[in-house]
Amino acid sequence: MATFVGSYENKVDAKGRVSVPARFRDEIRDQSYQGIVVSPSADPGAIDACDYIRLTDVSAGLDDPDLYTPEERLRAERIIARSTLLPFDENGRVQLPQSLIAQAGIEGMALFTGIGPTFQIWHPDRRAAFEAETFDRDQAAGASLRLLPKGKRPPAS
Amino acid sequence: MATFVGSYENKVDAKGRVSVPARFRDEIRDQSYQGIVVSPSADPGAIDACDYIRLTDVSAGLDDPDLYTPEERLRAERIIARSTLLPFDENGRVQLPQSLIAQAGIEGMALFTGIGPTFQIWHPDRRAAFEAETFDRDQAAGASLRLLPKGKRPPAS
DNA sequence: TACAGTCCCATGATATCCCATAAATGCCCA
DNA sequence: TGGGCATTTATGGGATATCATGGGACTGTA
Repeated sequence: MATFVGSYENKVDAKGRVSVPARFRDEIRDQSYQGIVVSPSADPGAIDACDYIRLTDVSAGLDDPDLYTPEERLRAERIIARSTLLPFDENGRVQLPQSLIAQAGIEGMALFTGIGPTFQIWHPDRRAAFEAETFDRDQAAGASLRLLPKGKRPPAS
Repeated sequence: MATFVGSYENKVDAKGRVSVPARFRDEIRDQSYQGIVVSPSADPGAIDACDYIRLTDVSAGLDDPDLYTPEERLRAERIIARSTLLPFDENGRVQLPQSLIAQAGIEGMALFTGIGPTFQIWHPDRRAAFEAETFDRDQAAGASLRLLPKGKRPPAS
């Protein structure tokens, strides 16, 4: 599975084009669809994004009655309905839809933020505000690279 | 799992490159991604670092609703967002991002400090200050290699 | 005709690759 | 046990490739 790591700030040009960070494109290099999928985010000032495989995985899951609860199913369907496929051009750029740019308040610069299996595209200032707000709290909570999920933590004995 | 032990001081050159200690590279030799992951540390004057496998473990856990509490999940996402992948060059060096160098106040020399499953990269002077500060406390507490975790201690009999 | 979306090529900055060297380490054999 | 040889490391610097970005030309559509 693709893993998107780190933050990269790129310019949005007059035509609405942005370079997808090379590190992110590397994660998608071997896939059949050379591009990304974007959809509106719950975070104000952001766009949600992922690779095409993730979208087809969600889609395929809808055909199995057991994989989603009814509520999850509706949510998945809405996400698919609002998603847009953005193919890479020859230089690894995509063209962001005006509606999403407007919704996220993005202009001039776009901050790609990897969050593991997916990533987001932020208005840099809004992301900075978000980071400033949470950084100290994370530190106080001892958040670090030591934070493994339950299944990966070493056994108690 | 990789285990990083000991401290090594290496030079940071004009291009921002540093050799990762050979002992640390040995721990990563068999992994698919030949490089390390760095992120800002809670310790002022330091950078947190680990191998790529650890990051993918954190990342993959995000897709399972049961492995993290909601707060842990958000924290894990932010850690991934702040992390950077640094591939080894042919000589086992990495290029430290300017932002992290500035944040940790590193210049000239970098001290790699193994702390078990992860390691840190310190400004040597700041590490020395940190050591001096904590040494007396450790002595008072009788800290030594005798300190086994609870699960590994011999039964009370 | 206007407009938006593609495709193509150009360019400067940056990161990566490659080779060279000196020091440190480990190894072998007497 | 110790000396000497061979590897591995850490480091420096130049050459090369990649990346992000800009802009022109072409195409189909309203």
